[in-house]
Amino acid sequence: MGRSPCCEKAHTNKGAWTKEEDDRLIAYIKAHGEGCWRSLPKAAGLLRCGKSCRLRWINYLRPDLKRGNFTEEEDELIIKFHSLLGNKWSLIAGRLPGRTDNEIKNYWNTHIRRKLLSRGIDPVTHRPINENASNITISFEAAAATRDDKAAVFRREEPKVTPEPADWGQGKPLKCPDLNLDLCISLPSHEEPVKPVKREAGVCFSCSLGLPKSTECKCSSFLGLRAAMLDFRSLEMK
DNA sequence: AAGCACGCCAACCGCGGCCTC
DNA sequence: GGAGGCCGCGGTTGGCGTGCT
Repeated sequence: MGRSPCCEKAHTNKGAWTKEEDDRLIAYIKAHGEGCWRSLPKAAGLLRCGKSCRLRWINYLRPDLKRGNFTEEEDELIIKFHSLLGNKWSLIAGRLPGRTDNEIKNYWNTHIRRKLLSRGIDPVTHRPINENASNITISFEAAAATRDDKAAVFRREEPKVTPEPADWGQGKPLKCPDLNLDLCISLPSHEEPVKPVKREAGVCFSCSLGLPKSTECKCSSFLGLRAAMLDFRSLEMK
């Protein structure tokens, strides 16, 4: 048996949203909160499918959205997080307050991809184009320090020992307190498939990396650290 | 001024994962 | 345990705006 359609397509509007539809959606969510997207359109008097409502709210109507151009800092953050996480736009968006996954995805495809290509960097692998290294350390220090589009520094190095999480922030200064990550990408240390972190776990990226809590951090504790650490166990931090 | 090409971005689509029964 | 429902994610599409010829 196939999946039932998410909505009755014959009776739903598609395409651009009108001002009236936006107003209805905003008013409904203000009154009742987010959630129950499937039933929301009917309850709000909208001829839209729930997914469409959710997308419209998350990507456009949410009051905490930051509209406008991306800053250089945001550019570099996106590049860093993409090198860590790949096309996990929602995770990347979670680290950029006021930005949505869709916005970042679009921005990546239209701007940053080209920017990296002009630097001679493969936007998929974050390695220099035409280089087939097997174990390359990616340093963003140069890229972050120089805003004049100089290429990020890539170099071959011997594998490094990952510091024990228990050592992080205990006496030793953190190597990456401001997420100025200096990353070494290598093969996972075992063959088990890496399970993604459950979003419901509610552990932010800073906490998952064992970093000091950021101001926007809403994590209630560090209890999720262990599980989240496992998620990034294939990524070693120097 | 008109036609075309290209870039941008909002929105759609299909799939996978989680949850409930 | 598995079937069905819902939510969220990532890839893709299509319309609009802008610049170029």
